[in-house]
Amino acid sequence: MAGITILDVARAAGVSTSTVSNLLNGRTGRMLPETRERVESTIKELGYRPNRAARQLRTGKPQVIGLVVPSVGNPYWGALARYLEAAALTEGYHVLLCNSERDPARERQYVDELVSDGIRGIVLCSSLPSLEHVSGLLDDGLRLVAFDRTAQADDPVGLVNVSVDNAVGAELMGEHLVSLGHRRIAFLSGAIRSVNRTERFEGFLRALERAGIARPDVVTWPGSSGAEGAFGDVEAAELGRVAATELLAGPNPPTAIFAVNDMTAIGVCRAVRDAGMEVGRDVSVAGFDDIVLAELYSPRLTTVRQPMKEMAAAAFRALHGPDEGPASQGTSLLFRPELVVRDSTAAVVA
Amino acid sequence: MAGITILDVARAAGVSTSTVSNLLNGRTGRMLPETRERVESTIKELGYRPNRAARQLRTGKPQVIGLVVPSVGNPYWGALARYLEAAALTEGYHVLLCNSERDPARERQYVDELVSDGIRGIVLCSSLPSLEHVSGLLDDGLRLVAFDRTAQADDPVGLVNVSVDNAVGAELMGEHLVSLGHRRIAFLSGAIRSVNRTERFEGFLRALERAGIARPDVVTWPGSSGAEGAFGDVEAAELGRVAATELLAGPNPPTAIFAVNDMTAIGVCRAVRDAGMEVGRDVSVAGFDDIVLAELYSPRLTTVRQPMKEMAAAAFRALHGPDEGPASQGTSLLFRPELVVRDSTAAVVA
DNA sequence: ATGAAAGCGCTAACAT
DNA sequence: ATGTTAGCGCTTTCAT
Repeated sequence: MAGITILDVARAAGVSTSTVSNLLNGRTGRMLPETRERVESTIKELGYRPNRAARQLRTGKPQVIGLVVPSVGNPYWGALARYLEAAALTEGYHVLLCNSERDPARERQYVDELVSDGIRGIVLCSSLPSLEHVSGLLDDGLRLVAFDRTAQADDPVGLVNVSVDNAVGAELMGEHLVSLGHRRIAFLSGAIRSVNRTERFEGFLRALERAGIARPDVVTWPGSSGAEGAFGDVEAAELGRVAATELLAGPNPPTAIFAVNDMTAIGVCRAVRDAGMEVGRDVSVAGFDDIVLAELYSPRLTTVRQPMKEMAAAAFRALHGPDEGPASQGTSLLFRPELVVRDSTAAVVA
Repeated sequence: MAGITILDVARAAGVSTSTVSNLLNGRTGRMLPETRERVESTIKELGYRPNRAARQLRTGKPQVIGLVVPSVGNPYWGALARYLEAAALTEGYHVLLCNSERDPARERQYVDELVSDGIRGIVLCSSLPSLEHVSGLLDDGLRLVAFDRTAQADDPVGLVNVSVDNAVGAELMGEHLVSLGHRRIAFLSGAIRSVNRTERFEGFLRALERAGIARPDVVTWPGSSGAEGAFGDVEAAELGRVAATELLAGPNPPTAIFAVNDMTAIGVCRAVRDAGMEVGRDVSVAGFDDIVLAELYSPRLTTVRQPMKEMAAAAFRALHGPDEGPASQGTSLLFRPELVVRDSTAAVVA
């Protein structure tokens, strides 16, 4: 099974460990084709597999990347984890999973820990607006990718941001809603604090402005209560429900509601039904993200898809690829969102 | 930052590396309290953290466990991953994430790879009925936990199975449905091949028999088509939809449908609506698992909850705890399921 | 109670 | 083209 070392291989093939090591590390030019073949077949025969710990100890670089997410229990992060792992696998890398549970202290501790374990590449899905606390590590040679976040002015140098183009995505949805004849459209979100949400809101406004819809007709719900604290899956839906209920009971209710993400949209759907109306027919509801649930929900949710697989692959490449010098500093990688029209939005009825 | 070694600590504290190492490994009895304190404060001061690679190289035991799941994109496995990681963290262990994508070859390869990386504990969520292919590894000292699976006759010795008590869970649901006045209840599942499904089906039958309901009244849908191949989230729902449509259009349709899991139940709900009926009022629908979605769906799904957090903690304990000798051989750890009544089931109308 | 020293398996100079 | 060898940071006998 295990227990076969590079020395065993070297002996069996009648060469030195260096030769085996050279072969293992792609320095094949340094040996006779004949030698190479012999060693290769010996490796296969013996079922030899290099010991990662030893390799890491020697090189300082483990074949592992770290992934820090709020919680893989959330399907959005689960999808990222899945695709990132798949991408890493193609290069023989493994993924160490860390759930921050949206606890900043825990998030920081995880990063520190990963670094001191020698890990040189981390995908961080931070709930913190500023990433200053990791800038020191970046100077130290750590490769850091911030996922689902776009670059900020005070970002540490060397940070790569991977995200969908939130503004464009929201704009697409705005256009869709407008083209359906909607004029009173609410943008529903918790407090628009995070970068993502701001971008989505602005993209949405852009679409409305282009359509000549006066800004006052746009309703936002800034989240009056402090109910946003925990911010888990269920909480996001609950927020959507409460806010939409309020909105719908108001004096001049919207004909369409664009929620900042799918979970919130699901809460909105419930509120619509609770108010005795039907989603799609009476009120259109749209989300953002296209989590698995969006397709499964009833009605199937119109939303904006993030190309998760491609984004995850890009995140891995940013960690693993060659250092691209200044170009890779403070960069954002924005991905093209896709409008997915399903059953929760429909033409406005006159 | 990093780069601080045990030697740095030893020098700074004026002791030898052995003493530091002894302290690190809990052999505190071997030194003067005074020495101990000095070393401890030095460690803190320097921000020293032992290098895992070196430790592993020396001991052969990494502080890492492996988790092999079909896909963390699936919220059920996502939840397991989350809780397992939390449990591991309490003992300073990390979790290496592997997505088998339900590919047996890939599953096997992952396990082999983890083992040859020196990992000694793996939680395996296999899609394979038999675990023979890993029995060799078990003899070799690997600790293996099979999750969501109960013991089989041909199980390799040393395997620990962690699972909810499927039979009891299904029995609870059966009782619930019967108590609501339902007499024609369908058990809806794909082909009942896996152990889990068999158990759920049998538990369900038990409840019906106790209530004196003739077995012929139970309808099962064995999955006539080969549509079950991929078996992803969406596919499970689709299966529920297709099967329920067929069932509802039949000569003597059931008043309640118990789906083998929540995803399938969601598909059933759609079929009910498509047939112009209302879930809960016209037809009761129940699921199994209590994934996040169950609570969020509309109507909120009545289901059987698996105590994921506890199950994950137990799985970790089985990997990490002391070897309990013969008692830990071929054992199953069955957890108590909990009936969660929500809105998708209601009393039958006469 | 503490220290000295021998490796764990591997890589990468540096020889030859 | 291939071999020799010095560690990477740590744990653990075995001395003292």
